[in-house]
Amino acid sequence: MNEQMTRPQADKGDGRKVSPTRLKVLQVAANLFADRGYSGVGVNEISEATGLGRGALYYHISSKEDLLYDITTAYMSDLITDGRAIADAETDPVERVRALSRALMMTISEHLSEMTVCFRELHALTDERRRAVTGLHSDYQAIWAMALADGLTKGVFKPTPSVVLKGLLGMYFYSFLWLTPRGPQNAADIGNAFADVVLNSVRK
Amino acid sequence: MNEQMTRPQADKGDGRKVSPTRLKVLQVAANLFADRGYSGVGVNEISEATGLGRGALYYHISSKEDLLYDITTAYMSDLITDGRAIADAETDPVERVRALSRALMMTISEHLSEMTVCFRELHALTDERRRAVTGLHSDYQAIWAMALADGLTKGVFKPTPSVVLKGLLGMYFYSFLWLTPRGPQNAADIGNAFADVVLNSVRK
DNA sequence: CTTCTATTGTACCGATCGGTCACCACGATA
DNA sequence: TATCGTGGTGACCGATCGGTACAATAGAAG
Repeated sequence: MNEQMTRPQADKGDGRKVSPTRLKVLQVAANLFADRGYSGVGVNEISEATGLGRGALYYHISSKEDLLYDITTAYMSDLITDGRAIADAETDPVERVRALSRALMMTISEHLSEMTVCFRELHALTDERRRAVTGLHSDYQAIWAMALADGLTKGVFKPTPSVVLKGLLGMYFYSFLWLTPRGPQNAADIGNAFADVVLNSVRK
Repeated sequence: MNEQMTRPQADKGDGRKVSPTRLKVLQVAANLFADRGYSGVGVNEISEATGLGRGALYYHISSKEDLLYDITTAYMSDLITDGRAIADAETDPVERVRALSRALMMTISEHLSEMTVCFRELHALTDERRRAVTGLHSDYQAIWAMALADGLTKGVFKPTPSVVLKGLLGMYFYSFLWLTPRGPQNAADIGNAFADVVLNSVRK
């Protein structure tokens, strides 16, 4: 679906063949974008923060928007992958919701800058790529929707309107604004607390 | 405390008279900022969209950031004013939460562009003004916190961790991303649905 | 008719925007 | 030695950035 167009010959065969320099650029750019917004950060700033000159920077990236796209998709894809693994592994609907909740909060907490960009800078992407990212968001929401539907068929949950699911996910997504990354343990606690909120609303 | 600047129209006991041209500029700018982000919109674009030349535009505003500040504070101040009125008028904790919920969703829905900017473009403000706006957010959260505390003392609610309240408010705030002003459900319906979510989590 | 104030258009400022360019340093291989 | 691929430099491009200067316009008052 989402082809990672890195550089000419970079990572076609092996999946983890992204140059460490590019990785560093992605991290630095994510921090800057999270701080001042995509349009508020110039390539000059990224150049200085990474210690690379303009030319060297553009050797590792193809465009500034390319950078944004990679940042917004990286951990959202992970979220989907992990979410599907949880859905496959956990059969109890209640425990599945709890696991999804913890995983979501921990990912947001551990990659706060990237998730901030992912949730807040969608508008800066051009049409095609924005549609790709919103597609990822839909895919992730579908994982939760299926978890709730499973609980419904098993008689544990009551029907949940999609607007309520959107709201509940917004509860997680909006946390980038007030969350302070203190560690995964803290994030897990919040995940558990939010899971209670969800379960209180979807349980029979 | 935070009401020194101009607010759209003088229907709320605001003595200041705002020129209709400035009002138009604020509306147009809010739409543009919501669409492409504060830093992504140039004053040239605002100039063209309003039909005013650069000089004429700067006769009505003092700076681009001034515009952003007014947009972010206008309806957040209204939210606080209305919220306090609701808190004073409604003594039943459950009904107070429902009223707050409906009012919040209706304000977000009716002024979607402005609220989008308010929730998403905070980082573009300079320190002093950003602190002022985050202060407004805190003030608004305090209104909800007092509503929950009131329900607690009346024996209707159980204690609610502040992190849960932040999450529940995020459920509302994040809705700017998927809300459609003329969507299948009206804002009051969504407000009621969200109120149920809140009440399911705070009720004894 | 002046004279004033309120509003507007246009040319312009220095700075910065995203992106490209020719050129270069260096290790590996032949 | 010569060649090549990888990674890097820094000047440079046209366009646009937020903001200013200033003359021109209009309408009401005198």
